Amino acid sequence: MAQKPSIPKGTRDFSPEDIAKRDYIIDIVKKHFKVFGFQPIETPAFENSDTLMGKYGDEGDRLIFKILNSGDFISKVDDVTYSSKDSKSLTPKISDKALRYDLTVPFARYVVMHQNEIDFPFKRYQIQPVWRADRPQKGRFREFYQCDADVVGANSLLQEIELIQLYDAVFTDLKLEGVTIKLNNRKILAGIAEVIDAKNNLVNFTVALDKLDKIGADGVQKEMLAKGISEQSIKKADPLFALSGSNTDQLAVLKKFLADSEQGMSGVEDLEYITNSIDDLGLQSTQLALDVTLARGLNYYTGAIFEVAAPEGVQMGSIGGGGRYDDLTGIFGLKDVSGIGISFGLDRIYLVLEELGLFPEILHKSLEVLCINFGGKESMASLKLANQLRKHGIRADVYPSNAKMQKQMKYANNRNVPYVILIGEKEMMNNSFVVKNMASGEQNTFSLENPAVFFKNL
RNA sequence: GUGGUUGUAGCUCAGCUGGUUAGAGCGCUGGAUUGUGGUUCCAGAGGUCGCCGGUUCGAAACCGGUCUUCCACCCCA
Repeated sequence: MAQKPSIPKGTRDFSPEDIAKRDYIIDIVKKHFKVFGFQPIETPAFENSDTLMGKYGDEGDRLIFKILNSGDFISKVDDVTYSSKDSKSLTPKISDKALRYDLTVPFARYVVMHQNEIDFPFKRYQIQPVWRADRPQKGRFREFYQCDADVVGANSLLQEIELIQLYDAVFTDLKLEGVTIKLNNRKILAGIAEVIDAKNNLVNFTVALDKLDKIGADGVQKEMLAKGISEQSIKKADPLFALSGSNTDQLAVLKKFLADSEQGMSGVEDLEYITNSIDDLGLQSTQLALDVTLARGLNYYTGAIFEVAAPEGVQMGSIGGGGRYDDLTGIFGLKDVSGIGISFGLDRIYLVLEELGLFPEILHKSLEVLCINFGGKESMASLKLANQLRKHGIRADVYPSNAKMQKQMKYANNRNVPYVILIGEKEMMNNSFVVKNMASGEQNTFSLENPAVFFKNL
C-alpha cells in the first residue's frame, strides 16, 4: 500500500450501522416536523460569502470555511493587498463563496428571495450538514448535521409553546428521558442589564452570566469585572446568582428585580405565559426549566432563547437550541418578519443515545433472510424464492457464490441475519426449502409451492 | 485561535532508565468438520511502531517539526 489515505480533521465516514442509527433519529425528527405542519426545504452547501460573513460575530467569521475562487485568483489581487499579508483584507479578494455555517441564515436568505411565492406564516424544516472550522472535541465536529424547524411570519407566543412541544414529542419518541429544555428571554437579559446599569455592556454581561454553572458565581463576577462591568453593577446583580426553585418562584423574584424595566417586565410576561401554557398542556418526558443565565445566539435572537440539555449524568454540550429573532430577514432587506426556530443536533443526540444504549436492537438486522448458495439449479431456486420474499418487502439475499457452507453460515452470523434458507440437492428433489433460525438453531422445512407459510409472520 | 494530550497488527491495547528477530486478546485465513454459523481445539497470515528530520555504535522509546486523536479555553449543535 502506498500512503495511508485519511479524511480531514473533524470529519467522519459513516458505515452502514452508523447510517442505520442516524436514519433512525432523522426519521423520528422528520416525522414530528411533518406532523407539526412543517415543510422541507434544502439550500446549497455553499453560499455567497456576503450572505454569511458578519452574521455570527467575529468568532463566527473565523469559523466559516471559505472557498477559494476558481482560476488564477491570486493574479487578480492588487499588489498592496497582496503584500500586506493581512488575511482579513486578502480573503474577500480570493474567496467569494463559503460553506454553510448553520441553517438559519441561509433560511432567512431563502425567505427573502422567495417571499412572493411563500404563504406566510411559513413553517419549514431543513436537515442538512453544516461546516465549522472549529477545533474538534467530543461531540464537536467540523462537519455535522442540524435539523431545524422554523416559523416565519407569526409573532404570537403560540409558536414558542408549539416548539417546546415539538422538542418534547421528538425526545419522547426517541425514548430519551430526562431531557431539560432550558428557556430564557433576551428581553430579560436586556432588562437585567438595564436595572444594574450595564446596558452598554449587555453582551459581555450575558456571556459571563452564561458560565455560572460552569465556573461559579466567583468566576462569573471576576470575568464581568475583567470585561469592564462595574463593581456596583455586579453587586446589584447579586440576587440572580442565587436564583433557584420552581419556574414560578424564579418568575416571582424576577418580577421584583425587573420592576423598573419595561423591557424586562415584557420578558417576564412572555415567560409567564409560556410556562403557564406548558403547565396547562403538559409535557410527556421532558421538563421545561427557566434559566436566566442562558445566553445563546445573541447575534440575532431577540425574544425567547432555548437550549436543550442532555439527561443528567451524560457529559455532552447542548443537544439542541433555538430562539426567536424578530428581524433576521431584515439584514437581507425584508423588514418586520418575525421568526422563531429550534434545532436538533443530530450528531450529539446520536452520541447520547449510544451512550445510554437507546438504539433499538432491530437496527442491527440489515438483512432478514440469507439463502445459502449451492450453485447451479439450486441457486436459481434460491434466487426465485428470494425474489418472492423481496416482493413482500422482506430483506432477502442469496449468497453470491457457491462458497463453502461454513463460510456462508459465518457470513450470515456476522451480519446478524435471523433466518438462513437452504435449498440443496435434497430440497430440490422434493420441492422444499429448509429455514434455519439462527438464534435458536432450530430448522424447519417448508414447501416451495407455498412459501407464504414461512414468511407470513416474519 | 491559545494551552495540553494521544498515535504500536483490521480492532482494543502491552512493550521497563535507549540494546539482538516488536508482543497479547479479539478479528481474519486454513484445518479438525465434503449439508450448518455462534462454543471448543490446532495451525497460519498480518507491523517502514502516524509522517519527516535530528541525537546515538544502536531509536517504537530521547529531541525538533508536522499531521491526527482526545481534553480545557474561546465559542458552539
